[in-house]
Amino acid sequence: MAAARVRSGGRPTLEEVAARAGVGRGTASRVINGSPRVSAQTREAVEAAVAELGYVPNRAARALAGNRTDAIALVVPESETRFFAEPYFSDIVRGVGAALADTEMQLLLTLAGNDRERRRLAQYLTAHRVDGVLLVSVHADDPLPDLLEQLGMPSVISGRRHAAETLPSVDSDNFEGARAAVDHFIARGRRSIATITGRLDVYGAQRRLDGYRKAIASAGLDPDERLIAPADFSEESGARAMRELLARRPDVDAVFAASDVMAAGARQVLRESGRRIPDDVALIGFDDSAVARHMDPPLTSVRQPIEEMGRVMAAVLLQEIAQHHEGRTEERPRIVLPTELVIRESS
Amino acid sequence: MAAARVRSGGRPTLEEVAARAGVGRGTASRVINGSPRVSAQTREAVEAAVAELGYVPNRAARALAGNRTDAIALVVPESETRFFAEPYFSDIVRGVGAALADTEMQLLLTLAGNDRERRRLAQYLTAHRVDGVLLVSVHADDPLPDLLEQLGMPSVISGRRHAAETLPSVDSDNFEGARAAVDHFIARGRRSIATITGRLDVYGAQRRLDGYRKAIASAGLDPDERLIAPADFSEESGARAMRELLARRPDVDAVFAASDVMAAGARQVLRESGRRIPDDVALIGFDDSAVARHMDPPLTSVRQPIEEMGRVMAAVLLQEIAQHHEGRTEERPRIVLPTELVIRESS
DNA sequence: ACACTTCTTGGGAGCGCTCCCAAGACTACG
DNA sequence: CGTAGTCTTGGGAGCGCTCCCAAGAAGTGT
Repeated sequence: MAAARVRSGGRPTLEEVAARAGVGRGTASRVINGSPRVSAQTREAVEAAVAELGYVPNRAARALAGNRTDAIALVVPESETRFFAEPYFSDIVRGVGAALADTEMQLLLTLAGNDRERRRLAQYLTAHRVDGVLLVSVHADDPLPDLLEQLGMPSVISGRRHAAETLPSVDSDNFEGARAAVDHFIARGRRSIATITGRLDVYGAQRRLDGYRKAIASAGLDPDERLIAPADFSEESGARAMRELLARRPDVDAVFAASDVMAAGARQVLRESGRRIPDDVALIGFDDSAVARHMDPPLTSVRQPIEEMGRVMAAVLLQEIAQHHEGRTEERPRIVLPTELVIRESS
Repeated sequence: MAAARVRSGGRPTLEEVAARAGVGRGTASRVINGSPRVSAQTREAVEAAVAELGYVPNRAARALAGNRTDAIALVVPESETRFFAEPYFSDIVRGVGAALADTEMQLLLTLAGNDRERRRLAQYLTAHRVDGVLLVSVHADDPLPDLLEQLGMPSVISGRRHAAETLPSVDSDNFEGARAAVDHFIARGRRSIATITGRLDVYGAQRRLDGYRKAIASAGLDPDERLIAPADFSEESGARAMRELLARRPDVDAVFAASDVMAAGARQVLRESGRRIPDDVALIGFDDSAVARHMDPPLTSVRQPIEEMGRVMAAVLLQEIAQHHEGRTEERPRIVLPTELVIRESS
């Protein structure tokens, strides 16, 4: 009979469940939404009906009536190929997925290209499309975060745009990660320690440079600016930076690159210059990506807990959404997760 | 005034747009949905009103009234870490995203764990949640594809479950890819050509083995079964397989691994055994992943057009959905995209 | 036994849109 | 100039659910 109904066209509605359980629509709704104001007996009857009919609430109707969507968006800048190249993306998604697993919340994936597109996106996201937004890999002058904030859309950002980030954020400890890398060099007796930075308009890259400087200063080493070579996260830029470094300070005996990919570029140049790793020059990267594990020699690297970042971002967002519904506005969580130096043979 | 309305709580509704344009709700709807049965003049008026009010249709209402969702789901087995390790996932997503970019279609990401969960998932997906489903990395005995098929949910599968796949599918040419790799060995004078296979319950892995066999046979080489070592796509299994190969046929002078990661494992073992690559043993992988590019020496590998697979999958799905709405059922597209041998220094 | 609370419960109203019917405006043709 | 289309157009009905009010049931205190 239940089968007959399913077959006969539509899926069962709340009304049908209620009829089957011999209660009113309102009561059935209460049971399904876990309201406490229902007698145990009634609850059982409704639950039985739900099971028999294989009832699943219609999301659209819920969204329309309840003015919410039970969906959040993960906004990813598709332009950032660098972002996709790393397992970063998959790990974030896995973390977010895990946090959402036993929720009714759906995950919407949005690839936003240029800034114009992102501006339009804000419109769409707020047009009752999602309850909240996860922003990933945002650059300093991205218009989207501010737009979302103005529009009152609960959002969480991975990393930060700058030191005074206003949105709730989840970041890894870039500063301490970099510092740990350089401290490791120092502990092993390296003295001419260089760094290859990422794009410094990315806050995380700046923090890595800060960590490098701090470690150098703390150790009382000579903070030579010629040991700092700017790059842009790409392999090629890493190679170029390494060449500059070698030209300016041929005595360099350690290099901290702000990404594994740049470290790979540097390694190439070091090898071409006849230097051995780690004997002549020690090398450390950042990200602990597949590239690090498979490099020759395997690359020491600073690991970020990406999957956990995803999980925490989702958790924070769910909380923001709940507060938003209740009209409250608490403090903006600004979470920093620890990094870890994974020591391999390059250092 | 428009601003006042927006500020005053809700976003503008169709009704408001209609009022502003001085037309009826039905007419406004027609304009917004691009119906041709509207006079040019009216169309303009409505479009102006839409622009002025910044109107964006309410998805939930649309879905409820129109009995569709304008959303598709990308179902990913989260268990398959192997899947996530590769850039595979990101590339598929990028391709799907590109195909959906100028559509109203939303992309839902669903991480489905075990089979029980996937069974439940079928329920949810069909409960008016999405218009179609993209299945990625499906193993032979996954219950989900059949469930979706029974429930009449438009679906597209990446790869195939077996030769007689019934769902619309988009696959890369594993057979020809493998064959090209082995032909390349043969052209360079290799004679004792081994292969390390993936899990043979994965159709693609089987096809790669078939391609290997075919190439060996076509060249009139001796098809020695001892040159075939089964593995499971993991690096460790690749290393193990390589050891077996070396033990059985120490004269092996070429190895085709069915994945880059397994090739990495094999490389390790070859190096430990004192063999040089490619001088003593040539090596080819599959996937053309970051691992291949950064291996030492850089690994020759068979490239699959992953991003394009994503794009094509989405396109096929959109078509299936359209047919579904019109009640038609055409042929099930079964698309195979070409692979490409990317020659580097390992062969 | 009576007046009050407190629990449960049913069901109307309404969320914003699409579908579709019927009516009005026009055009064409005999 | 009338009649039969053909275009446009307005707006009722209804999608399935949540919210909320009012009413009935049950329990409390005196």
